[in-house]
Amino acid sequence: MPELPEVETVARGLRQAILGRRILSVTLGKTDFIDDPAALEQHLPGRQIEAVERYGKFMLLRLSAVNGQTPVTANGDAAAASLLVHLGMTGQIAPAPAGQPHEKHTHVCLLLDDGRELRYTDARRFGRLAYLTKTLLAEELEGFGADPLEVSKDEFRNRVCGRRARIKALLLDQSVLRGVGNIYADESLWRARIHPARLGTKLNRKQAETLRRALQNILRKAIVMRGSSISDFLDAAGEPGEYQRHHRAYGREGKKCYRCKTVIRRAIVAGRSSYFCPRCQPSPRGFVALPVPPRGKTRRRY
DNA sequence: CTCGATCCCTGGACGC
DNA sequence: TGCGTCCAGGGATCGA
Repeated sequence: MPELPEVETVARGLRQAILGRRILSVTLGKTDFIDDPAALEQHLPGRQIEAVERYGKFMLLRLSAVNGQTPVTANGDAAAASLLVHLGMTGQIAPAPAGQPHEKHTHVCLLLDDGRELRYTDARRFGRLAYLTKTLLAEELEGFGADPLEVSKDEFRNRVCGRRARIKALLLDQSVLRGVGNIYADESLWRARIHPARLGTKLNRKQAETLRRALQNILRKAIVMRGSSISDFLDAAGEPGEYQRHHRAYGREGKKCYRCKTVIRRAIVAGRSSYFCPRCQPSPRGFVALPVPPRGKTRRRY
């Protein structure tokens, strides 16, 4: 569940920890989540990590051209390139002393020039790693939607209000907005008092703007709190985030709404568990939530 | 265009 | 204690 705030937290941690380091060698474990494992082994050694950026839920490790290999070959082999990192559900990336035992599910180790290794671990391997030249990176990133932290009032409305899809599906759609996932979609809809199953076309201008502001406020706050640690999210320093303590809807089925004390319900919307207050977030006609779970049996999630 | 279903994968919760 | 089952979910893909 690393979403925008969690990925931003990891990116900031990496920036502190590994900027300027040179990659000396690459060790791979399971590689079925890597686009082209051989390309990592062939192209990463010798390059310096010059920047760490976030793009939606992706991290981009900007890599220097290979030392002393100018001019660049025709296919761009030695030119500046990037390592694209997606944490999927359970991905973690963090530096560790090279001698330290590996965590379980460690699949990639990049030996750095200061005696540490940058390690990627991912139990479920829903993440993704790819070595990308400038051209391939540009292709990869086209088609993503607006940055939710930067999107303007008008652009947000244009991207949402013209669509017949459910608002929850639109918030999760990375070609509409890049970086929003299940947690922050539900949290922003609760705050904006909009039901997740409402259709984009049914939102008026005021509601769209309320939702945009709710989303931005929540994302900013969550970044300050270093993200939400549910299940096993840890940042690049191995520390959990704190924003899960501020969740108002997500994971709170059967508990009382912080605003009106009505019991929070759960429904499957856009294929995902969606948590909402049936009073604050009135449902569209004919919408059916899942039955209220028996008392004392609220789903444990942390 | 939008939908749901299915797959990928593992760990943890839960029922018996 | 142990075993089977279900569920979590980002994203790709496919058929309706």
